[in-house]
Amino acid sequence: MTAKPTTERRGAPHQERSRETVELILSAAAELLEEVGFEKISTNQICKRAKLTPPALYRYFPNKYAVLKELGERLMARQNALLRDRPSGDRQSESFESQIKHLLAETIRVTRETPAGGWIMRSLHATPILADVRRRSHRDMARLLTEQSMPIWPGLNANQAFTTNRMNIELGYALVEMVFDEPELDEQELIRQTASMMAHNIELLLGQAKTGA
Amino acid sequence: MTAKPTTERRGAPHQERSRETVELILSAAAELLEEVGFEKISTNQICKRAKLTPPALYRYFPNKYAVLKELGERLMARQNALLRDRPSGDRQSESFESQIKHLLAETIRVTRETPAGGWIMRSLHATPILADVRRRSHRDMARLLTEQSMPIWPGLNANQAFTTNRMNIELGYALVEMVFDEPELDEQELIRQTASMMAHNIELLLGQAKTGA
DNA sequence: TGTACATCAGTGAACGCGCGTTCACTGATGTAC
DNA sequence: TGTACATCAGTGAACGCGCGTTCACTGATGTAC
Repeated sequence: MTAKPTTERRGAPHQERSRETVELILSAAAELLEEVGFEKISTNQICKRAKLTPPALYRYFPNKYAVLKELGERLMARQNALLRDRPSGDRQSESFESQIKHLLAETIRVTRETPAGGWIMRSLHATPILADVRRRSHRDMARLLTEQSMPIWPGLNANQAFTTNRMNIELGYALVEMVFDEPELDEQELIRQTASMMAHNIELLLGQAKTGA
Repeated sequence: MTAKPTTERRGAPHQERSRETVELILSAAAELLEEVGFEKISTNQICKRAKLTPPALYRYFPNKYAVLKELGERLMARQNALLRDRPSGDRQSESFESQIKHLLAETIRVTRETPAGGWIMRSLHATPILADVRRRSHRDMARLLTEQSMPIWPGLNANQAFTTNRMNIELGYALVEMVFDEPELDEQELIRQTASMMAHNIELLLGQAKTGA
């Protein structure tokens, strides 16, 4: 209603053409992010790369950060989909640890396949708007995991479970960033360690549930 | 020798006065970082806040990022000092986990006491120069820990130990950032979980050492 | 202890540049009858 | 199927602004004799 400053995407695209333009802008932004990094990217450059003029960008995005926000939200949506759509029967028999290992590897793969994935991950710390995208996403996922596990493990304290899940998610993202920042480290070994720590943290929580701590 | 673009601090301060000026610049930068965040900070603003003119800043710092780099290096130096100067006799008797818990709490305290500590932590992801400061620091600390433990635990594989220590350090920093970003979470509980996971990871490593894996 | 000189520390004022953003518009697509 | 009109998508050109940085300088401090 009011014209508050926002980073929401602008008016609904009515024609197919305009949806293509939005994609053009986003891929140009990703390319540039990869090339010049977060602090040097500019709307003028994005438009040039997308072979558009600046007002075209401002038709769909209210400002520069809205573009980066959309990139961030798309990456996190793809990552979160892995968590949300875990195979329920398929891997049910496996241990926690091996399920987690699989999930971490998939998350890294998806991030790698996403143009500028590593840079988007880094950017999500840098500015309050983007940090907020990250925070909300992590919170939502922790909540989802908690809701999923409450009926399965009776006696579980919802608050404790949330904190454990939130911690594990943060650890997972720290792993993904580290894999991008330190390519010379042994990726498989890092995944193994992370999965083992996360599983350990969950066992800790379930132990508390049993003893009713 | 050559005049490569660099972020090294400039020429030695010969007079007491100039050392004070450097400190003035750094505290003004920290204040601004706290107020406007990483992406909006500027040299002109820093100078205004420090009640100096821009050329005074450029006498001591070759460019804008050198100022932020110095802030980053000082914070990490203070954090790393905690690791480096661990009491050797004092807490020797305690479990790994409780030693780590203590160290994590101290690291958070030091970061909190440092002006703009939270923002400095976030900024250390955002730009290649700063990411590099972070990476080097983490690597050095992982190396130090590895060197410290090699003589104590015979049969330890130096490579595996390094990777474990590197992972633990990353986890520790993720915790510190999370404490700043999510103040409504239970800090003590997060510290407990992190310490438990790190201890678990070390036990894993020591287990491998014994079986000679 | 005083003075002449060298070095150091900081100023005043401005530079060119690219930034984010907008105005007034033209051409393309869709809709009604 | 054709035409008149409304809406949508994107252009051309420019705006004011604050950025990072530098030039030529003045005043303050230290040094030699």
